Amino acid sequence: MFSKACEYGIRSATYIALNSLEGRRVSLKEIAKEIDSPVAFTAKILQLLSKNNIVDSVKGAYGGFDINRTKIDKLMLSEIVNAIDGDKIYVGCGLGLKECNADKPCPVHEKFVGIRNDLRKMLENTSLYEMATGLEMGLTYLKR
Amino acid sequence: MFSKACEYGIRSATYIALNSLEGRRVSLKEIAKEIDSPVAFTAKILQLLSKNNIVDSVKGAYGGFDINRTKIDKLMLSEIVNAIDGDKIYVGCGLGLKECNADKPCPVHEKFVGIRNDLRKMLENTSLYEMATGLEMGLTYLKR
DNA sequence: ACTAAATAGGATATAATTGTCCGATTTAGG
DNA sequence: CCTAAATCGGACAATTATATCCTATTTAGT
Repeated sequence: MFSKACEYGIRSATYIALNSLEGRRVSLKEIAKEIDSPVAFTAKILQLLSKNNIVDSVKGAYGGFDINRTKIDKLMLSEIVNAIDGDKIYVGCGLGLKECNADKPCPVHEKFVGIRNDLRKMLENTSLYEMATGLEMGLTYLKR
Repeated sequence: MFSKACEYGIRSATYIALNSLEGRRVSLKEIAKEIDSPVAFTAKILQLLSKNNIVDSVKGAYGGFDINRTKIDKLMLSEIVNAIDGDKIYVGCGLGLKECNADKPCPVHEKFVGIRNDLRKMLENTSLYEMATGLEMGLTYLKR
């Protein structure tokens, strides 16, 4: 569904959000350990999220990553996915046709529209706050 | 969503089904041309579909690919997807966690279950016959 | 000023996917 | 029997995704 990069990105952002809610800034090392991802690759993804103003990064000693508290409620999964994988999940034909649309639909066009819309809505309506609080309450998990 | 291989596979099978319904066997060359895919790569995919008893292949002059007429109704997209991409679309966690399940769900587990189920049902309920007749009636398209 | 800890970013390595090429084999027809 | 047309299958090539490594820069604390 998503690329590995995107999976790590969502997991990273969720972990950062959880800790930002508790006032803690977290380091790359800690993030990678806690979400069980390759450190250097995760670094690249965090750079990307930082450039897209999804997370804030602080260099130097006691540096790390955090997310502005007021932002956590507003940040939706769709923005993270978009920053990393672009819009290819929602857009484009299920069978890979370049010019597939309602006028000249591929044989599964209509059926895909529904599923893709559900996915899009889900990502657009799920906030990092919701992700993080699920973790906080021990209802959900990020590892393994 | 699907791999390129899988996209070509579905388009190939659909084109073969359409022609089998009309009693014509079609060659690799024709298939690749009509579904707009790389010839040699498509050959590999057709080999795979043949080994999985999804299409029948006939070697030699006047050879090519076809699908048993009685099979066209029963062959579902899910079988093609499964032969090429396996079950990774339905199975496995949206965030890439190995041990994500209802007991220890990731933060989007429940939301993904619904979407994945819809996708699975759609693939399990869409027959090649349905794909092909949409083409036949000019309602849907396979090219571009 | 120095040091340690941290991110930034470029270069490189590895793996998976996508794609090509070519010789072997099969088969219908002349 | 020969030829042309076709699939089969193995080897290879190119591209993209994933992952690593190293150096530069920044920053807090001493």
